[in-house]
Amino acid sequence: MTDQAQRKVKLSRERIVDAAITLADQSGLESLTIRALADHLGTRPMTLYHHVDGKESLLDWMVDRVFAQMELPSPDLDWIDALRQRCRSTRAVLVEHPWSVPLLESRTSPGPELLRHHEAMLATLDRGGLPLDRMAHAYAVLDSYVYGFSLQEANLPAQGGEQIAEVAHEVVAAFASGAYPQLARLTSEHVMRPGYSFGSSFDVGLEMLLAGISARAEEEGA
Amino acid sequence: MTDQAQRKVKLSRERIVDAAITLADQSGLESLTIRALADHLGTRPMTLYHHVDGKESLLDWMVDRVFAQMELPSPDLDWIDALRQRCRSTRAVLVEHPWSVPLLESRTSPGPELLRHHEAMLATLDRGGLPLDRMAHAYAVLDSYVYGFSLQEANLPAQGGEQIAEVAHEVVAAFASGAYPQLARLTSEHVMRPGYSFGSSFDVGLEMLLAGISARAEEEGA
DNA sequence: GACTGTAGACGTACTTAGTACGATAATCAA
DNA sequence: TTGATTATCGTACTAAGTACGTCTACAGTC
Repeated sequence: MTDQAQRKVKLSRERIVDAAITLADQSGLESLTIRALADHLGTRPMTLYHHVDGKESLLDWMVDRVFAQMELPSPDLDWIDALRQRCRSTRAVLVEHPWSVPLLESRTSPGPELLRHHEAMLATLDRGGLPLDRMAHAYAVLDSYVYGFSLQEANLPAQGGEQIAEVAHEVVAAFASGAYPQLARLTSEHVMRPGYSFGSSFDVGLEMLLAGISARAEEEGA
Repeated sequence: MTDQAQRKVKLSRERIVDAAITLADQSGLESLTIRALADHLGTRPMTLYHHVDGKESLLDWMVDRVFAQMELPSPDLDWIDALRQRCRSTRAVLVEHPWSVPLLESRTSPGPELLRHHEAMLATLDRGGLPLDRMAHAYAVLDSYVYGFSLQEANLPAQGGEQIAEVAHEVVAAFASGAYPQLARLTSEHVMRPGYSFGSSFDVGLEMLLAGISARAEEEGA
């Protein structure tokens, strides 16, 4: 017992999924291989197959773990505020795990955490008094926006301001031809400016959607 | 010349990209392999490498071809109408090529068609009188929504009404436990109804965003 | 304390997929 | 014709997922 406890902490599905997420965060999904994962855990590839069904299943678990990190809409807030808070939290989590966004929707089997989120979101929309059809619309619309924004944000050339300026510089040079005047203008006069942040657009769109959703709820109530 | 024209139509990058898109549309990205593509074209794998740099580059070309299929915002329409038309067209094209959505943003090198789209969109927003920062917001917000919606729509279990009802049925049964009352209600009383279509939510959200964008433009003009 | 069953760990090897390399065939210019 | 350029393709290497069977360590029984 002592011997084994010293060397390795005992493998488990949870530990494997955690390690996989760490690896994906660090070096991207494409470098998450079963062999690399085994190395990282100090074990051999085939050992992992005793805890996880296969790589596809591992990806499912990883996605579910990401959902677990998002805040559920709080029942204590006004329903619109609760929606805003959960959407912001969702985006924040997705951007921290950029690899997860394309996976979110392509996984066929919904995990328990995903179901909890759906349920909580629907309950919040219900609190706002939305009938079923508007509930469905509102949820589809909000999630589309949050996923889409995160998808774009997660794939920006670089997070650090330096590299982004570098890339932008190339783009500007390439556009000096004059074929893309608007792009050139936007890049040089806006994107390359010190304070620029793509993420700042998130709230803008979110408020538009929330305004639309609450306006429709009031119509209903009237 | 006659001999060769009979047997095979002469390989070209264009033909290869077209075939790749056809294959991906039919059986999904994961079954698009270099070997399968070569078979489909009646040639050998390595032949393709004389027209395409490698698989990654092939994916880039495929994405650019998808962009080429989308309508640009028409300069003849009112700017808001032009935005609406181009967003609808974008969604329609993306849903026809479900494999493309996760790729759109992950491709690092923007193709010529993508640049044309960006340029045309920015020009349209400029027509609306938006200053640079609002232009950037508006574009980011619209594209996020369109991509996100398409991402969700492209990954629905099935397009045909039959299979969707089948899946929904399982879900309802699984939720009979009572752990997910809202989900159960939404599924059984709304999603499973005959006329239901996820896609119908698209215009709802799009109008919210367009309303928000044009309202902000008017503020500016005032 | 020896015996045995079970679960976890792992070595080996098969399969699929991308693609480097070099040889061969086809096209075209001079 | 001839040389050069271009296209085609056969072979083989590498990376990655994973099936199969073995081995080890510990649990519980006699």
